[in-house]
Amino acid sequence: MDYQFKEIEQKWQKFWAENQTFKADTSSEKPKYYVLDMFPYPSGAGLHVGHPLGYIASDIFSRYKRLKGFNVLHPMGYDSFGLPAEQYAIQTGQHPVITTEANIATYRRQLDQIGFSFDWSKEVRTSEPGYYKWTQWIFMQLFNSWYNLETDKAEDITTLIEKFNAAGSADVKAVCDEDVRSFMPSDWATFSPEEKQIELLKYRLTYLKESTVNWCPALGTVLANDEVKDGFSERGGYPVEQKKMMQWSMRISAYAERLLQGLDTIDWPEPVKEMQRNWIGKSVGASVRFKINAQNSSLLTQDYIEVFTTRVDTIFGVSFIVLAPEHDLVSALTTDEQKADIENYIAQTKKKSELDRMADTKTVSGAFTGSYVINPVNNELVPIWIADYVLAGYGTGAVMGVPSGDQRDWLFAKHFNLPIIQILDAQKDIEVEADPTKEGKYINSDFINNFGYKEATSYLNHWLEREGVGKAKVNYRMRDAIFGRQRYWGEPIPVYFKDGLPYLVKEEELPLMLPEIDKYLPTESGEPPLGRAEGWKYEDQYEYELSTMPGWAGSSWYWYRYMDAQNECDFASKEAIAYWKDVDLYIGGSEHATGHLLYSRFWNKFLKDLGYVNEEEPFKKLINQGMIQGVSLFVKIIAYQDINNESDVFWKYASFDEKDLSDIIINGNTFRVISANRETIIPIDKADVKTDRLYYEGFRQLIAPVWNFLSGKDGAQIDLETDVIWRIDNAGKRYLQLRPEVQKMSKSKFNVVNPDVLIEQYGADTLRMYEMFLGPLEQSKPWNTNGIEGVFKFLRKFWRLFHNEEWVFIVNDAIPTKAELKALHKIIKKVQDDVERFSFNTSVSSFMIAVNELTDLKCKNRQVLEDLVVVLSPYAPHICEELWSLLGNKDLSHTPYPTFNPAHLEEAEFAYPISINGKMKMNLSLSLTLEQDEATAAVLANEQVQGYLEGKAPKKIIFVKGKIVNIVV
RNA sequence: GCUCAGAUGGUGGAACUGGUAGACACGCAGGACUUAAAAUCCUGUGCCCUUAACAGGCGUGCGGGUUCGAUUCCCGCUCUGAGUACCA
Repeated sequence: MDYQFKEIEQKWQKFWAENQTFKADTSSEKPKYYVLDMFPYPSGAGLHVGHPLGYIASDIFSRYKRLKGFNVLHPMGYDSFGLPAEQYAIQTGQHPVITTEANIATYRRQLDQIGFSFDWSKEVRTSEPGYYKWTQWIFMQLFNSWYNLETDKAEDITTLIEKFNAAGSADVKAVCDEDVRSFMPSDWATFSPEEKQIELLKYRLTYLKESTVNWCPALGTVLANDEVKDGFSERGGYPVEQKKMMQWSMRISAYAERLLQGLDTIDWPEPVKEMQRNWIGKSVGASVRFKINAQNSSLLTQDYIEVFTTRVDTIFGVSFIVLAPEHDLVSALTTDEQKADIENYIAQTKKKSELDRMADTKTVSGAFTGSYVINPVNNELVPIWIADYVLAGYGTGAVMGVPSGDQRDWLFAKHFNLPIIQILDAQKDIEVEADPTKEGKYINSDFINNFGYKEATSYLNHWLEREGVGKAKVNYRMRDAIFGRQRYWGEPIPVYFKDGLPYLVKEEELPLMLPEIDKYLPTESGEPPLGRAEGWKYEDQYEYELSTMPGWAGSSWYWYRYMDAQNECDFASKEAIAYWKDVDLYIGGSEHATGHLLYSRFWNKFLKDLGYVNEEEPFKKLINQGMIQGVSLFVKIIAYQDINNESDVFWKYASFDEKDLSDIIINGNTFRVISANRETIIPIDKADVKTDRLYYEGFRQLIAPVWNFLSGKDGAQIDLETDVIWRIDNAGKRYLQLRPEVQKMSKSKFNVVNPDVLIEQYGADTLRMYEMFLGPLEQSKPWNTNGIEGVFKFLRKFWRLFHNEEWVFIVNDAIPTKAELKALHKIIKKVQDDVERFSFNTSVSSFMIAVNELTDLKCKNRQVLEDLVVVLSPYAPHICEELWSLLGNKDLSHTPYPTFNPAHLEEAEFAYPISINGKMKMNLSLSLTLEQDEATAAVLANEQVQGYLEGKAPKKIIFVKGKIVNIVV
């Protein structure tokens, strides 16, 4: 039989499912290996060809590791809480559970037909009570913990209470809120239970905090930052405003240093590590207190302004202090004369949106408060300004302005005519721009004059500390993470409120089930959807927390649940965790670099501190697969204005590359182009991609999406004959020139390619190999099916190796020839080298070479072909299983990978490339036993070589054994 | 602006530690089989010049350098993509 991929693939997929071929045991003689794919959200659109790329790579790796004798855990599941199902529920009233189930079914069907070796007995879904029970349980552990800086780890809250009982707050070194109280043990004893709760909440690793959220009144919901674009909701384009709300937060900042240090211990792509480093944003510097010298100091809550600086050495160059306009001290510092100025400026700042404020970094603005501080190092008076380039949320919301060393400060000083003081002799051209150099010796700097940078910094840090006005300090940019959203489709937070204070439900009451509600919208009073749940009260009287957990909750620990997915007593058994330890290989997209991958590391470290897990880092090796992009075709729409009638604007379609669009004549009238950059997307399946041309007939069919694009203009009517500037091809047919553009594959771009179609046409094995053949795994690349035929032909050729002309299966038991063994062992070695370094594309080429060679050798040798089947099986498992069983064998998935024998690759001779002055001229076959002297003699004795030398004497001869001969003349 | 990644034929890409650049595949051209087409098979295919052929020149984004020898290492630049952005 010819290669019947459809039957073969169905047969073996059924076989694997029925025999639970890929079920991983939690105990084994074999070493463990854990291969994990990033948790997918089962979207309604199903899989497109980009999704399986990483899964195919991880599957090849898993299958390869099984052959290499590892006990492999390779699970799959669904991060099934999420916004799209909820959005659909809002629109249609259908419960998100139903949508989610249906989507998962589609996903599963699509995954199954690609032939993945997942252990489905360990499937998890974050939206199932049996799973989210443990997400809630982890939340409770966080609530019950505090971060002890002395032991540098999280501890149970009871150890904090013990400290409060024994010694009050003085001894406690914790990561906590800024407004914690100082008290003696005797005070603690007199606190009411409520007072104690309030105080403890300031230490807990998850706590309530007033935070600003993106509130969209039209949608009645809170949006994540990435759902907001330019101040409008991405979906629907409704205005979004900032609103303050009490929100749950996670004290991830406690782990900032460990999250940073841990990066050095894991094998991750450098860009991801770099992104996390930037996100954590560690700055080493100093905090300095400047004493306030103000008129109405009675209004002040403190008599100093604290700044954070990374250049404490420049403190003698300070010529002003700038506070963020939102800084608490601003109103108290403002003098009567400056009051109007300051209020005016604050009003102006408030008007500017967050985005304007960030985008407009060029304009210098600010206002003087009228007050001064005293520079502690030289007792000079320094004016206090406010300006919006200082951010309230970073450091202390105050900076010291050193114009000679910092460009922003320099611009500010220039603009407001403040002094620019040179502080290092190496600073150049500080009248033109700031010079941030650390070179040279200090000048104008009193007691650090003539010091160098390092010396000055450490001296000043000590000096400031001794004077009690500052100290060395490390600052992190990373803020605590908001943990909650005002949505329905998420894990309920296991908390109820009594007298306005949060308390945990009892552990045995978990899971706290997501209640049924009538509509998936906020209540009339603006409370989250859970507020609609009838009679949903703790012990029938206390309000539950109404927000649910954010998307990242369920995905921050899921790899542990896979180890022991059915466990009802623990999130995973001690034995399973001890055995599987951590993820050896994690494959996924780089879009999770600072979200999921950071939160997961945080929860992992926390669980380790409490002794529930054993590893400090969850993911030992990470690979980012590149994005498979889609190609969209654009047509340009150009607006023309009638020069004689300025109010009349016409939208016209035009091809690309129209020359000189400044003035053109249509229908006898002169028009001026007023906008030439509106573009619309043409669905790829309807356009003729090959020619990038959209013909008149095709355009007629497409008119609807283009129409929608235009419909912003009232009464726009398109006359296909006159409003479109057609090009004419050689055959006289009208067309528009389209511009192909590479973009993310998405439904809205009409460029999605569904793998089902390809599997139908070529089969899963071809799809698997073709996706790998496209190029390096990490690289992003546009999808095209140009080469898929080649891969399909390869599999047929491979199939034919085992068959005669009449498609009868035929192999022989002869002793393999030297050439056959060479071809075989080349591929045995190549594939193991390639897979170990995740270079899957190169092994596909090598398989083709091997099959070409064996075909040329007319090899029908059982021994050779059997090994070849095993080597190819991780890539094309179905065809290999079929051939393996035709060869009379069983259990291909756990067969040992063939042993590479270098002896088969050894050659007696090598065709040396002979170069003259580094240019390759010819090949000359020489015995590999020859050393430098014999080899050069043989080369020089060759007539052809002498011909190239043209009688000149060689100056030098380079001989690298087995590589090259280079003659220098 | 900053950080990171990248640039090789008509296309996707290969060349792993400095050692024959363009493997493998697509596409294209020619041929075989066929009434014809599809499928399949064979041959050729970096560019340029010349040629009947041999042979020659140029070639890994651009300009330099190190080296017997550079796609690979170093310096400078251009372009593309990704991330990030008043972070003190």
